[in-house]
Amino acid sequence: MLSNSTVVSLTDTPGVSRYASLAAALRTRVVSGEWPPGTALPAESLLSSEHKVALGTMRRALELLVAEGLVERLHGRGTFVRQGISGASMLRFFRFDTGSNEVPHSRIVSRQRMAAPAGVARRLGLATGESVMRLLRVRLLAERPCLLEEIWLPLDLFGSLAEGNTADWDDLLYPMFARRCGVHVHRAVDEIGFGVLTAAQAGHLDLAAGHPCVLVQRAAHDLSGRCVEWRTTRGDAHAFHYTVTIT
Amino acid sequence: MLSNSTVVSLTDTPGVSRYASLAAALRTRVVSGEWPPGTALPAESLLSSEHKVALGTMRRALELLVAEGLVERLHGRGTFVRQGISGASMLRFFRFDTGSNEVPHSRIVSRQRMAAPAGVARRLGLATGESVMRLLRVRLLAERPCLLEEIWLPLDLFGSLAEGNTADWDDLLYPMFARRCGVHVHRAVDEIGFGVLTAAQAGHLDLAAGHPCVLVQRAAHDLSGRCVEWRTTRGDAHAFHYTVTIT
DNA sequence: AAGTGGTCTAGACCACTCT
DNA sequence: GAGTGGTCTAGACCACTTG
Repeated sequence: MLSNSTVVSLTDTPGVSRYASLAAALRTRVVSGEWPPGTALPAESLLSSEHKVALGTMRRALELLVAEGLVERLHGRGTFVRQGISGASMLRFFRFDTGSNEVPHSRIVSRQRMAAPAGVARRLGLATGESVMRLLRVRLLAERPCLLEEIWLPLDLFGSLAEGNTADWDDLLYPMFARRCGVHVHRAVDEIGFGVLTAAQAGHLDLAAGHPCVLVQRAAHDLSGRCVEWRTTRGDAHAFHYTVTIT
Repeated sequence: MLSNSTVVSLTDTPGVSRYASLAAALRTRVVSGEWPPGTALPAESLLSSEHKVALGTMRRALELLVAEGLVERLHGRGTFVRQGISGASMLRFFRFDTGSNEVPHSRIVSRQRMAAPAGVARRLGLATGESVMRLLRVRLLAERPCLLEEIWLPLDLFGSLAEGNTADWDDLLYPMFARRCGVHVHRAVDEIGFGVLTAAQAGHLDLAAGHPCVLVQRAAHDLSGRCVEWRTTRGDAHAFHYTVTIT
């Protein structure tokens, strides 16, 4: 019998399954932009032959990327890098009695360019003093204000939004970020807490100063994991509701 | 060539994959109690030969049950029906500044046997007027009350808890439910909202009447999907916090 | 009809756990 | 060492989408 009757790839890592290594390799190529969001990866049969693994092993790797939310597979069509989060997701924390599931209208109250305060810089992974854009935004359902948002964006990514009329902006920011700035929001972490409105905040929401509110602090990240947005959303605490299932 | 070179099981259902059918069959047997919580299922090799399918197909079926949280697989040990939820899960909605992650102490304030009010009967899937047990319970961290709970239990399942000293009860109810009543809480749906404490409620929590609170309304279900507990938990809104990640 | 992902098979071998 | 689940292979065939 030959000394190498079973040939093992030279790059096999002990303790790590082959499909996990393959997934990591593909993940790197996706994040690097080799296949931009919305485009298709090569067919699994191609990928498996290129990497000299069985088809089932490559499928295993792709399933990992699907579970991560990095790609999605469509029967008969292909494997696609996922587009960013669509939006309107803030509303899943609130129930405003306004009938349907319409997307709330957006009104940009103010737009400022400034040096990043320490807290904001830390959240966005910038050095203190780097340029950021601060947006104040009210969201309305049936003409009534329901949410107040303070949004911080790093200017190096969103410079193109610093000019022009904010009245022309879309109601949903994330699709606009993708279209106008090439920034795809892929993951967001929402931290929910409770607070009380200041007089200024309350004024934007047609509520009284000191009114109880729910705070949602969001860090939004792109494919590479960079934090591309830091946002604080406030809404009437009485409108708050959220459902969690545990097993 | 013979007319039936490829033999297909007579019970194959069109439009449903074989592994999905197998999973459904196994799910039924688990829910029926054939393999009680904590016990092991037959080995995958046994199951696959018994059902006359390839091992990989049976593994696919078992993976579905794992994803549902019905069973868990331990490398080298076997496939086990999951025990119920352990408990202390209410605390993931609150952050009380009391250092560590200790389990809060439990104090049963009152225990009543009564006919189910309409709302409770509906949630528990009972007819109005069936017997239930109502518990009022305070949970304490470092001797300080932090959560107030109103708990409704169907008496047909929990009759054994109607007698005896509640001071002897465990701090965690669900393991006690399993041990003393054979009821395993397998899934719970928590609905979070905002409210204000009544004077009576506030008294139990060392807070003032009218203090803002977070309400968690929980429906807890056993393996078969029956609702075995309806609970409303109240805690200081200022201690509320929760994190959600979306992709 | 060609190309994609989805299902299924029948093996081999590896890694872990328990006695 | 025996028994369990985990990985991997090399195929076959099916179901879906698009030109």
